[in-house]
Amino acid sequence: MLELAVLGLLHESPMHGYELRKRLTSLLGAFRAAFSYGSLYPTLKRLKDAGYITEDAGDPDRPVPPLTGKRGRIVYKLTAEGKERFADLLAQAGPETYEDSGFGVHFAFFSRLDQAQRLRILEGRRRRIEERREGLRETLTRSVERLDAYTLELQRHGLDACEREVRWLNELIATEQSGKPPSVTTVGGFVPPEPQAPSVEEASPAEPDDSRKEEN
Amino acid sequence: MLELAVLGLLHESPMHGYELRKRLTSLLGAFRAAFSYGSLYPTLKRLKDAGYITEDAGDPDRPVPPLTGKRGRIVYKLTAEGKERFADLLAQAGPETYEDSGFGVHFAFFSRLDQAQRLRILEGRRRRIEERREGLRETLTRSVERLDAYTLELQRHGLDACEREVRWLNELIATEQSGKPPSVTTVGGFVPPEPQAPSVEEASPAEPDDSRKEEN
DNA sequence: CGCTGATGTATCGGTCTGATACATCGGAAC
DNA sequence: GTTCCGATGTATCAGACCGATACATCAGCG
Repeated sequence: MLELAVLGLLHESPMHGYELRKRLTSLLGAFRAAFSYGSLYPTLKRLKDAGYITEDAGDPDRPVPPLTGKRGRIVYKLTAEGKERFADLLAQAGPETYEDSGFGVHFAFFSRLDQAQRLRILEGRRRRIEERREGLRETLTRSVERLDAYTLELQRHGLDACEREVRWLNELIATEQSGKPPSVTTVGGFVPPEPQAPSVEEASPAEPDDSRKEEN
Repeated sequence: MLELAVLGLLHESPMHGYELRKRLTSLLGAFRAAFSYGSLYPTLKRLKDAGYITEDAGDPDRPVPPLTGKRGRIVYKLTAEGKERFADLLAQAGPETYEDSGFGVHFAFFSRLDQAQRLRILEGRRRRIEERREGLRETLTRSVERLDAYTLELQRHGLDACEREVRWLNELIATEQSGKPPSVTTVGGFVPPEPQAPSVEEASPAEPDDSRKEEN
C-alpha cells in the first residue's frame, strides 16, 4: 500500500522523505490517517534496494545550504523499473484494493488508469461497501432490541455513511460510463442550492428500502 | 484497543474466541473492518496471563458434544481484575481514543461511562474531526488548481464525511448535555431531507427545536 | 458418500503505528 | 544577543494488527 503511494507521488516529481510524508497525509486525509515515518523510511529503503527509486543528495530546486551538514536531505527519484512497478501495482486489484485505505490510494491515482480499470475498481469498492451496509442493516433490524442505545446509534451512523458512499460511487460510476470528463462538481460535494423536498415533518422512514434515490 | 474491546464484550457474558470475533465485527462494523484472529488469540492469551480473564472449557449453554474432541471450544470469562482493568481502559482517554478505531470501541461501551466522561470523549473526537476537516478544506481551497480531478473528488468526499460526523457529534453532545436519555432516533440517522446549510462553524448546537421527537 | 461451508483454535510473516532520538534552522521572546 | 521553540529533516524500535494459512469438527446437500 505504502509502496504504491510512494511510487505514485514520486511519479509526479522527485521528493525527499519529509515532503513525501506531508503529501501523503494531505492526499489521503480522508480515507487514512497517515503513514508514519516508521513505515515510510523502511519502505524507501526497500524500494531503493529493489531498484525502483534512486537516492540523490542535494536538491536542484533549493541550492542546498550545506553548512556543516552532517545529514542532508535525500531526494528520491523514480526509475524506469519504478514506473513499471507503479503501473503494475496500480492496475492489479486485490481484495485489499477495496478496503478503505487501499481504495483511497488507488483512487488518488485514478487518472493514470484507463476507464475500464477505473470502473472495475469503483464497482469492486461498491460491492465491498454494500456488503458492509447489509451487515449493518442486519444488525439494526435483527437485534434492535438486544442492543444498547449507543451501540445502535453507532450502527446507524455507520449505515448512513455506507449509504452515502454507495451513492457517491454510483455517481462516479455513472459519470465514468457515460461522459468521459471526470469533471468535478458534477458529483455533488457541497453545492448548497437545491432546496428539494423541504418537508421534514412527515419523513416516514418506515420503509427500509432506499427507493428514494434523490435527485443525484 | 483490542484489549478494551474484548474486555467489554466479555463484560456482558462469557464467550469463546470465534463468537468474540463475530461480535467484534458486527459491533464495530462501521469504524473498523474487524480484528483478525491473528491479533485476537494472542490478546486472549495475554489477558489470561495477566489474570483479567479465565479459560473455561465446556460450554454450559450448549452441552458440548465431546465426541472425539481433540480441541474443544474455550470459553473466556471476565475476572474481577478484568472488570477493573476494563473500567480503567475505558475511562482513560489517550490521543488514540479519538482516532477512528479507538473512538468506535469507546463509543460502543458508552453506557458504562458517566455523562461527564462521555462528553469528554465526544468533544475530543469532535476536535479531532474538526482538525481533519480543516486540513481537507485547506487542501481544497489552497491547491484546487494543482490537483487532479479525482484527487479533488476524494478530498471533497472526505470533507463531506467530516462535516457530517461533526454534525452527528454535535447532536450527540447536545443530547448528552441537556437531556439525560440517550434515546436513539433523536439523533437523525437516515432521515433523508434536511435542507440545512452546511455551515456548522459557530457551534450553536441547533436548538432542540427539532420537534419531531417521536417515541424513542 | 464425498463436497462444501460454517464453526472453532491457533501461528507466522509482514506491514504499519507511536514513541523516541538526534540534528539543523528561522524567528520570536526577553 | 541569546535563549527557547516549532518546523524541518532522517532514522530506529517495540508492539499492535492483518492476511494467509493450517488443522479439525460438523451440518446439510446432491
